[in-house]
Amino acid sequence: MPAPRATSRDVARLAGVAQSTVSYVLAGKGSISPATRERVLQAAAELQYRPNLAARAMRTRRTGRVAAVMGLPAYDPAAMLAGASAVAQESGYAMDVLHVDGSIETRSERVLELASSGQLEGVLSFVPLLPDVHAQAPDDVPVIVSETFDDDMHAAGDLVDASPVAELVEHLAALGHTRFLHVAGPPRYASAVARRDAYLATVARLGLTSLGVVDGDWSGRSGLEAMRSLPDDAPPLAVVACNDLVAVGVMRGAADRGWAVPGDVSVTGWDDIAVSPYLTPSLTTVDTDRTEAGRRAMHQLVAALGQEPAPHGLPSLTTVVWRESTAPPSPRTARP
Amino acid sequence: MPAPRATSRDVARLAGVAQSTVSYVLAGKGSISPATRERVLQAAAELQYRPNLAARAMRTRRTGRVAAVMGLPAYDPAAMLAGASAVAQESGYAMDVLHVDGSIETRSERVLELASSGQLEGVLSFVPLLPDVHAQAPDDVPVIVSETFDDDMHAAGDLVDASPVAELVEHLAALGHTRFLHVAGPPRYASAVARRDAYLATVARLGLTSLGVVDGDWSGRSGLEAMRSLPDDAPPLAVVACNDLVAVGVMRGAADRGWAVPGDVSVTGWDDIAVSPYLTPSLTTVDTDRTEAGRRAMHQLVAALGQEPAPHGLPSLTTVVWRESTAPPSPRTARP
DNA sequence: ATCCTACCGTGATACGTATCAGTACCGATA
DNA sequence: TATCGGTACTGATACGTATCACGGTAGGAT
Repeated sequence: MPAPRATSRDVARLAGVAQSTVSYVLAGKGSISPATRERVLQAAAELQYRPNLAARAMRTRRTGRVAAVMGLPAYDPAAMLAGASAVAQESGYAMDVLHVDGSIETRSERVLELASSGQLEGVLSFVPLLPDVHAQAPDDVPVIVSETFDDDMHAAGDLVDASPVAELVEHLAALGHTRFLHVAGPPRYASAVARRDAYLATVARLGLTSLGVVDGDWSGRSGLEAMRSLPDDAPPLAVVACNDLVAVGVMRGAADRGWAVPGDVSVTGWDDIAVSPYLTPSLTTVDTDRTEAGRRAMHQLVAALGQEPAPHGLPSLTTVVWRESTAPPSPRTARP
Repeated sequence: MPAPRATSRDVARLAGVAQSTVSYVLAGKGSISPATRERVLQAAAELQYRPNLAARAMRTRRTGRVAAVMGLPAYDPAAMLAGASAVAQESGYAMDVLHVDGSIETRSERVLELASSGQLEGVLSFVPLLPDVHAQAPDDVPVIVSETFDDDMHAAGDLVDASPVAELVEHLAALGHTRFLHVAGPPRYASAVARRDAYLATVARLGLTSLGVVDGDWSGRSGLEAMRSLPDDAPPLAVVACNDLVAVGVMRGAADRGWAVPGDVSVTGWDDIAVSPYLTPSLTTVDTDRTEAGRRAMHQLVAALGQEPAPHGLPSLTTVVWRESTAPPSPRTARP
């Protein structure tokens, strides 16, 4: 028995009023006597009436819905979504999350479709998209891309702020480190590129020795293999890994070669994943406030929806957390 | 310049045909000559026409959209969503993910709203909901709850299959362990309850000694504190942690007390999180195929949408992965 | 020449809602 | 009494699409 959903007309019939009256009552607009209001509400409750949002959207051309687009693997996407969702709700929007994958072209096409579907008032993408989606999307449907590259292929946005890399390297240098290694992430991630650039810039600025930049893929294996590839006389060494997972691989790789962490090799990560404080040794890393990053991204979208200017010059969301995996190089492995 | 979106009527005008013809062309139905088809497609491209899905939904009463509901923190939700999303797409549905939080009542109410909104054809929830949402939701909008309790408060579903606990305990016993400890998760998670029950049942069945079940919250801290709470003569010991994060806390707690892992304390986790193979020692754990679990859950929903019976009796998705953190108890700590 | 078939295409309509314009009523004011 | 203003409600309409029920045309067969 496929019970048809009750419409506002059904409610009107039951309450003995016009359909338009039901609409006014439920919207809280117009002038309605308390008596009829009561009758209508009761009828609505009895029929379990729920407005058909598709019809409402068509009529008002306002859906009250925005989308957050996810896709590429990332650390703790749920936190970012929670932040974004909260802001959306504060601003009166329902947010739903769309999972897209495939190439950047596929993703962009899909997002474009969504933006033009009349179902969404705005789109917030946490995955990179082609630059021309902004132009192709309807003028009244803003598309915000959170982690992206700017015109000069520099990374832009809260999520790609790599300034803590400088702090890491400086502090390690102050501890006595002179020899460094970076294990990078895939270059299609703006954040990976930003960290790599910051590493190279800081090492050069301080006149330190870089044993190189190893290309990786965010995985523990890439950290492990980076250590395997080093010559036996690599230590003392400070390894700046692009994230915590890689850092764990680095620590394991060091252990396998008989190098003590942090005595022979100091290691830093990025993300402050849940296990990092409990590792042996606990991992020095960079805490990023993903929830706040999500909030900010959605604020941008909401600002665009309201034709307001986006906030600017907010403080960084990253904090370096110093733990046991970083220490002065042990004298025993000191080089001449 | 808020350019209004082009409608099918605009396309029709430009192509010199009726609106209905445009509709037929785009749907690939009806009989349309190649010439007009071409004209229409060209006009559509020129105007960058995209169908208004809200209007289409209202007309067809089919939205082609289903929702996946997330909320409580879980390990790697993205993998589950990817699996679910893939199945949805195969079946011709677009899936969007809704992030709900709050109490179970709040969540249920929100899901109910969504199910009745006319925007969705089905709902797949990965968070527990009140049992009566099924009854309250419209008859033609199935609501599937993936991780849940059955009528007897037993956990049900792929995601809560706790049978590997028996395998863990049996194998540890075969290694020579007789003293066990379980660090459990919060009882509002069906999966936590299932693992706890399986632990207690297996220990009892094999006549082993359980030092107890420590209540935890999935966190590294709860593992750490479980170890702190033990008497000095606890080892040799086998700790079955409810997940990898807790297991890492356990390993750190053991190290802090001078207990060797696995010599004095063997440890097992659950989830096979990305860092587990690279820890020192690497962690014995249970790999759960989250992607396949997501696929299966969505299959259930799709089956319900097509009035088909759900598949039944599928093989388990879990695999025990034996690594370095489990070994025979060291003779040095053997008890009389 | 007439009829039958396909083939191609059109006009009209309904989906469920929000809102504009209008009407009926009632009390108050001039 | 006539006029006004306000309240409480109704009827009609439009949003953009899909689809039903037709109609016109061409071409072949009879």
